[in-house]
Amino acid sequence: MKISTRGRYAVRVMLDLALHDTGEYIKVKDIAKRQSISEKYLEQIISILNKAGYVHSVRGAQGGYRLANKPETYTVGMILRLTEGSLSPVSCLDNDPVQCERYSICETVMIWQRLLDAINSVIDNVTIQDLVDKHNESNASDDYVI
Amino acid sequence: MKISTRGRYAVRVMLDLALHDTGEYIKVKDIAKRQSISEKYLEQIISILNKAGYVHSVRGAQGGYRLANKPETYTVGMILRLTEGSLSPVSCLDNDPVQCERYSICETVMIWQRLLDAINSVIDNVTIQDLVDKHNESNASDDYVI
DNA sequence: CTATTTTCCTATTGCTATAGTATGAAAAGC
DNA sequence: GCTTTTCATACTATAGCAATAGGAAAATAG
Repeated sequence: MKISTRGRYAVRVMLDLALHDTGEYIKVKDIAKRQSISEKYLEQIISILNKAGYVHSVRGAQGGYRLANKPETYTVGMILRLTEGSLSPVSCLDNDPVQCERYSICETVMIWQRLLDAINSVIDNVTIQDLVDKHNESNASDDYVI
Repeated sequence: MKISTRGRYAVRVMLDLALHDTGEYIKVKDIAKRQSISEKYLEQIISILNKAGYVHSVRGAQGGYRLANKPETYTVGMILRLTEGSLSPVSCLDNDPVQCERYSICETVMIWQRLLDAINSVIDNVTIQDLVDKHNESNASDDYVI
């Protein structure tokens, strides 16, 4: 039941882009350095975000990435579902409607359904902007560091 | 973020034992047949439950397993944590207290902490007896089938 | 026009966990 | 002593994760 690095890194990338949004495009190299993540691996992850239109890219020198939309429009749930796939704890819930013919008599499916609902209600109610705010709270003094 | 078959099967085994509790010991072979699970694989799973004292075993002919305690004393959370290990979505929360020195400034850990709390609050509030009740509701007519 | 920077694309690799299968020993009952 | 059952352990196949690697394509700088 672990979230993979792909999903976690994707959230950190989006947060990093939000925190360093100066209007200019941000290079993978810079994000990788700040986040201590392999540059090449990060390329693959950000490419997923790019294909989904979550970030906007520019190639070539002085190129890079920036958020396609405002930080408050991205929930952690969106990002995790994009990069991790379904967050359902069992695959039988991945199809809508559920295909399994035992569904109506399955005693355990209600647990997994409740679990999925609980998971979604957490991650769909945290946006990248919330993380930015959290960052600014705990690191407010950073602004004054020379 | 999937729960493995080991954890899911363990829950089904406990439910199966609860549903077929006639006072006699129940063979792995019978559970395996009813649940459509490989006998040998089930042996390994039930062995975990046995070592933890969740079930009681008797060897030899006419041997088998039964629940060590009443169905209402087993939560799904107990069973999943036993068989799956920690259900924390990130490993940094597996240590108590958290070891990571970035903990206090980590913007994302609050998401994972909330997620873990949400997961726990679901699975710790469903007992095997709840699943028995659910079964009896949806299959009440079974009692009258010849 | 060329060199550099950066994204973009895809192949490969090492590792680990899962989901079993297989073999047989030990205990208990008939 | 034979059969039934749990108990213990070794093995295997597959898949996904977490990268690493190599280079093509696009854009800019000079």
